[in-house]
Amino acid sequence: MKKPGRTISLDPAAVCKSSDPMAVRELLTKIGDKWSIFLILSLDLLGGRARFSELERAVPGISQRMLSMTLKNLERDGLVIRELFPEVPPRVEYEITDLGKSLLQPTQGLVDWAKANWERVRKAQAKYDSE
Amino acid sequence: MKKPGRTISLDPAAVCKSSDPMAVRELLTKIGDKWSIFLILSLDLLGGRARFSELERAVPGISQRMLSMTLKNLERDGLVIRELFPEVPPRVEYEITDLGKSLLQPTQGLVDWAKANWERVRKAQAKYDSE
DNA sequence: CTGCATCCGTCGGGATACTG
DNA sequence: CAGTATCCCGACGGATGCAG
Repeated sequence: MKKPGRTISLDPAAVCKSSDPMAVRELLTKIGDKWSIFLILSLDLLGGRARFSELERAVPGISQRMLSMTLKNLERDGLVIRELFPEVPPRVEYEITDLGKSLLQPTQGLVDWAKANWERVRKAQAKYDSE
Repeated sequence: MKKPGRTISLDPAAVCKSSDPMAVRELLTKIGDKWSIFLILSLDLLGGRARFSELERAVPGISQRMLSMTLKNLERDGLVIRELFPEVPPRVEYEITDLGKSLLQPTQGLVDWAKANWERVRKAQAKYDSE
């Protein structure tokens, strides 16, 4: 699994001053994908632990494929833990880790911002589109 | 507008209903794209105001096409203001709005999280990949 | 200088079918 | 139940060229 993709080099003097921008971008790319946030939030709301089918129901519209893929990525990042119970029928439970929980907090900041300002954004869009 | 705040309900259907998830997702999709965050941060670092070519230099690797497109979207969302000076050669300046600045703050939460925890994520990935 | 237009490769992600 | 395997399409985004 080797995927560099590091074709661009950011100028440390400019953007990199405040932080490591690549990490930020990778993070945003990660949680900015279509389902990650919902799964993290859902897991939290479900008590920090849920099985595959529960998550499937908790996030309407998600396909099995994307649920499986996204969970695998979250597991790889250490944000959730996958536990397989060798039963028949099989049961798999996903649990949010402390690292995952810690991400929940800054995420909440964005959620709050969205709730507080989304109306303004919508209005700005409407105004822009009408001109 | 329905907004039950952060209702802790274990009802799976309520998971995605709390805190208007679509707005959250749209926001994340927006700022989670490849360049928006960098432009917002760069604009801030450049004093809240900069011209096209400055931004192009401030964000190495961005193409003119994406710079133009991203700025247009940010303008449409009311996060930046575009000002055209009818000179020869033409000059265009972009200024971050108050709304844009307000977004900067919750974003900083993610930046801080990335700085604080990215190493852990990397290690989790390395461990996962080695298994 | 500041874009827009066009071409084009890559990739996320949906639909569907199949497996242990 | 909990996935994996394929197919497929549209969106993202880079490179280049043209325009005001």
